Amino acid sequence: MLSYTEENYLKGLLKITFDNGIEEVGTNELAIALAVKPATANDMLKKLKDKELVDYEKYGKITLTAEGKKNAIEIIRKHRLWETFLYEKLEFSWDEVHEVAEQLEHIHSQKLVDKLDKFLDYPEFDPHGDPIPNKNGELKVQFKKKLSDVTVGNSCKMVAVKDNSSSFLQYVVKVGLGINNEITVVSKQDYDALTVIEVNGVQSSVSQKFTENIFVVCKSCIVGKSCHKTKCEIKLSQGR
Amino acid sequence: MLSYTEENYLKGLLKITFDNGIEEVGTNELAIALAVKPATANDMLKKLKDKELVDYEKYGKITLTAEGKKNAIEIIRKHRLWETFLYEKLEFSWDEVHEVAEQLEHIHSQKLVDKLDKFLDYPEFDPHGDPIPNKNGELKVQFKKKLSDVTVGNSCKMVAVKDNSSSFLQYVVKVGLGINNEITVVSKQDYDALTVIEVNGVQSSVSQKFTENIFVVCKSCIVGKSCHKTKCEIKLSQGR
DNA sequence: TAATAAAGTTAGACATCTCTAATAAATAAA
DNA sequence: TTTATTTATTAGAGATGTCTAACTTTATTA
Repeated sequence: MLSYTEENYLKGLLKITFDNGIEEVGTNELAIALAVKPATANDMLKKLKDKELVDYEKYGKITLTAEGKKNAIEIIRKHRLWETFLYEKLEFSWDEVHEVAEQLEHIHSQKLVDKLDKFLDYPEFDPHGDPIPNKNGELKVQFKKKLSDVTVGNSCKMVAVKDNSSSFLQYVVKVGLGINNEITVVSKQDYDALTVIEVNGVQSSVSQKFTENIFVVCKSCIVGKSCHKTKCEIKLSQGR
Repeated sequence: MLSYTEENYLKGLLKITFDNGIEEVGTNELAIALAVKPATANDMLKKLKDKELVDYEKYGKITLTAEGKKNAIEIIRKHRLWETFLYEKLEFSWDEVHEVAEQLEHIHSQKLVDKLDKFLDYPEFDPHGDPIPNKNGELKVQFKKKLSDVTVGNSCKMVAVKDNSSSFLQYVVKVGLGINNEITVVSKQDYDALTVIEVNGVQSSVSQKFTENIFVVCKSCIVGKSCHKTKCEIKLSQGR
């Protein structure tokens, strides 16, 4: 049985590989993601290596073993199912679900996860647009790109967010945005990438930091073709 | 913020006072309830005293302070709400809910508790017949006595169980019993209190250990009068 | 009331997870 | 390629919650 902390390390590792698109993770990178010191992460790494949950050599990069990845996916599955439950059944708002799901994801009961999944009618995406792994660990992969990669004059549909902090999500709501909303990029400053977007007829100015945390798709992306400036990415979305 | 372990000690203390009908608890008694050694309980007691959650002097008895009791009731509230959720919404069976609720009761989120309470339509009793404290910590007190105190020839209604172990609850189901079922005491051996009960026309022999773990009421008890051998107890039911 | 039993406490130890401070290796830059 | 910077590791320590073994106090009973 994995401890609360071990589970968080495995989840953190998988999140980073989702974000980076590559399997290899560094110690500092992991420490930052978990808000601990590198020394602490290093200690835990030794422990996870002993348990054969990660592959790792001194001064080398970290990768999850098959067993470690299986565990990490299960935690992400639980997290996203709970987020969906809180949002759909308990009427939590979009920006409140993450924090509570961080706790609920560590409840140990296979039966609970399966029953919850059934109760929610086997959802494929959570309230933030991220795919929910099914019982076998498989998830729907979605073509997507960052809003910051959409060129001026083009429109797209928001499908997910990268940042799940309450402050960011509240900002997103304030701009009138939500999952499945259409966004048009009206203009963009060359100097600082300050962007004017239009949502439901309302225009707002948003920073580059903002546009880099919104994931979107364009029609052409859905069939796998390139759209606008860069092709929509095919990698898995980040965990959370 | 209380730790997982601190919460369990407070809950354990309140459970014992519910069971015994008196506020004072001993170190050994508490240790047994929490499945730790007396030395361990003793260490924790010092900590809880420092935090002013219990009143306690060396070699003396332990009592919860108002603050300690408030916390303990909140944990029991969460436990029983989660049991109700698992039973009513996720279709867990009677004997499966306790173990998972032991974990869920430690999730910290006032909003979650309140929303869950609303989602379940403010239930007053959990699947085992125990009262669920409301948001203000108040709970419905129910007159009740042990099945072992019902004399031969009398009938009563099952309202709760004292033991929540899976093995006991499965046994209860096997005998055809459940909350609100009517039970008739057909006969009882003087020597070992082996009792024959009738439920829905089916007779079963059950031991004294069994009859001491079933709580019942008789009509006369509901209006506060004595029934059969002993008066139904007015104390709060045990936590779990 | 003196001996015995039960209940409660203390000291010392261990596992887990964390930290700071110092050190070592790998990478980037001049 | 030598220096500087970033990244990673080790050593030592603290907090939490647990244990065993030895001891003390309180309660029981003969």
